[in-house]
Amino acid sequence: MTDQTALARAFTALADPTRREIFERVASRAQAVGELAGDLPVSRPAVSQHLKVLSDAGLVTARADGTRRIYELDPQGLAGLRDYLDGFWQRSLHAFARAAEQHHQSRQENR
Amino acid sequence: MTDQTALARAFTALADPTRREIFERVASRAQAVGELAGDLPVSRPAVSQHLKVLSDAGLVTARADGTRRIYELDPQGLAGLRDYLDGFWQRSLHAFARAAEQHHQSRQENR
DNA sequence: CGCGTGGGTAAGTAGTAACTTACGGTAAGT
DNA sequence: ACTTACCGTAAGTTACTACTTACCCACGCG
Repeated sequence: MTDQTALARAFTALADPTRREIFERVASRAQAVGELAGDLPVSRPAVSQHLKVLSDAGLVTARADGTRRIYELDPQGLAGLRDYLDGFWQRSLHAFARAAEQHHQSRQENR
Repeated sequence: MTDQTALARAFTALADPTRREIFERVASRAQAVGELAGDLPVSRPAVSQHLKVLSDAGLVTARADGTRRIYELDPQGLAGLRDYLDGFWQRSLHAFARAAEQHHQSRQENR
């Protein structure tokens, strides 16, 4: 899983500062669009567009509540990113251990 | 504690497909600039610019070898991203456990 | 010393992304 | 049914980014 396009979408989504701010607010508490827009220095349509990007990236999900749409964190996209980074993390540990070993100076850091 | 600007740089760096490709190649094996450019459909200066972005993000480091510059993976930026995502991961686990606990009796108070 | 190899930087350009205002559409209240 | 609240989409503008070519600097070898 975690195909390349999904990863690209997730990284691209979190690259934008405003979008990352929206993501963090949604993660801390499920919120409606207008609620988010009220606390942010951008217009409501802008927030709506950002939420679409986050949704396409699998980082948030939406549920309807009357005329409002409540957005909340989606663990799926998060797991993809985590797994992806973990792969490199392993490699870096190996490379680092190898380099450290060569200097007779063992330094291990884990989790 | 991985400040905000460092995170932004890391996400921005990995958002671009070409740059992520370069990052992955460097992660798999330490390589020189020309070596990377030879296997990629972009010019050498482009690779150089991408490496600068990755370097500023703390994702790769460079060491000199004669006239060549060997780039390799830097665990530092990787750790920052991992820690950041882990924070949300915890939250998502809690939320998910809470949601699963009460099957579909979920009705949250809003506004 | 020249000369070739290897790379970072400058400047310019095309494409894209983030924002705005304007509009349309659905659900609840009177 | 009319109105109000809430939201997504369309269209247009502006800013940024990824790429190119051209240029310049450092190192190593004959």
